[in-house]
Amino acid sequence: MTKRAYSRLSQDRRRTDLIEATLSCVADLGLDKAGARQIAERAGVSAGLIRHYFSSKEDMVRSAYAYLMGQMTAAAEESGAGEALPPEVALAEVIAANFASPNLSGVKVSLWATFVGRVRVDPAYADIHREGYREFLDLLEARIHPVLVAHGRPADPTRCKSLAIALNGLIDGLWIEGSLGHGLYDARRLPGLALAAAEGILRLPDTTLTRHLAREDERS
Amino acid sequence: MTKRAYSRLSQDRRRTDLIEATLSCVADLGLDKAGARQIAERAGVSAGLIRHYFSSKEDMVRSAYAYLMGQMTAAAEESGAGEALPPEVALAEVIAANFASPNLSGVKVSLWATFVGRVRVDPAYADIHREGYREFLDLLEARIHPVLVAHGRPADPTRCKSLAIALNGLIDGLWIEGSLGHGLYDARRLPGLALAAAEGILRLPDTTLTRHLAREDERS
DNA sequence: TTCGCTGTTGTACGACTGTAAAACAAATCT
DNA sequence: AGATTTGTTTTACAGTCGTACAACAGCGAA
Repeated sequence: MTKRAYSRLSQDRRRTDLIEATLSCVADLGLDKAGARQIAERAGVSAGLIRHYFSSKEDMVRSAYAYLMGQMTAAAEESGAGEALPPEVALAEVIAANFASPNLSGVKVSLWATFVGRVRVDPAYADIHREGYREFLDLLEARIHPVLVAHGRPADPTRCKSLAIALNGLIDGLWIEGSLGHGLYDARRLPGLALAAAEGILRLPDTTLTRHLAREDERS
Repeated sequence: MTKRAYSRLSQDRRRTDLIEATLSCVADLGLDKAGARQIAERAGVSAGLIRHYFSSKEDMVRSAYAYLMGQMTAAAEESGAGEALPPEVALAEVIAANFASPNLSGVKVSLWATFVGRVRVDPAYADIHREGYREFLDLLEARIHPVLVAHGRPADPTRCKSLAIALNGLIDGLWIEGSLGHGLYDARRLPGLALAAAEGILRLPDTTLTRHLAREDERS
């Protein structure tokens, strides 16, 4: 039988094509039905090629998880990090970024949850998860500290860490339910809701963070 | 070939045996590797029996998800609902219950995440998830309201609903990371951390909720 | 142009999957 | 006790899975 025509792509391009096809398949079909043939087809490639770029299908899925987490933490770190903004604005932007595109996404939550479901079982997944969590915690802590000092509130490292953990919990939980889109409330309320709750957690005066909401809307 | 000896159990017992074996398998192996034969073996039963109790394996897995969510919301509703407690204590107990046994459990989070990963794809999972979420939201709202009025804070339904959403987010997020046990901090700090954050979110004076922590420790 | 390298395809294989249905055993009824 | 019902096991089947491997095709070097 004559073989199909094809073109050779750069190694990096093929790898990310395969990884993105993997994520797409896992999100749509679940980890179980995301078969090698299905993924290959979505990447416009034949199934055998997978083993030329990854030592196994499991290896590819793990790489896809790491790729996803890298994307998300990178997106979070960019939020409001460009210009030299007032500390309240920088913090508000990081928080609000989780409740707007592209982070507020049913696909992303589905992927995140699917992978988290394997953290307890597979040490490789646990490592990736822990790393992503730690990075976001550090980012939050770094943004919380200057806000606390600017408002004359206690800002020792222990307290900052605790507040970062609490804030991360709030963001994670709201992000999950908001992204799933169950229709119990309007997801557009989430940024304001999250910022108001964050003000309370940090014991800041009302509207310290929420008054920067308009800026968020403008740039969409 | 002569068949294996067996004993007949009540229908309900067999059903829950199969469901719990399903949950156990899904938690340990993931949705993909939790095969019918594996589940049947763990339930002390042969594989063919599954189709005598469920119309398909998918049906059994869905039932297992509903069973899990029912267990968890029931456990949450029982927390501090027995005697007539002061409203602050009742609220604190519901919150703290998520950060102690049996709810703070790596197995439970693994299962929860695995199923949530399918919510976007499978409408049946979405229904189960929405129902569980709505119930917990209602429970939180019911416990928040009397606390707010007792402290003379605005307690209209709209505000209570918003606060319940935020509080639920906080609890969910902290519960997930805490249960996964990544070793980044001591999970025993979580009850106090969550209660302090809840005080802030609800704009209550400090120690309104946290001073009831000792009671939690005593009864374990 | 021809050679050699390797990215890529197609196919074959064994293991495993969920399901159907027949054979049988335990409990219930008469 | 014998007959009947039905919960349970066993076996069989078609399909899919991940993987291995040989054959081929595209591309740069000689």
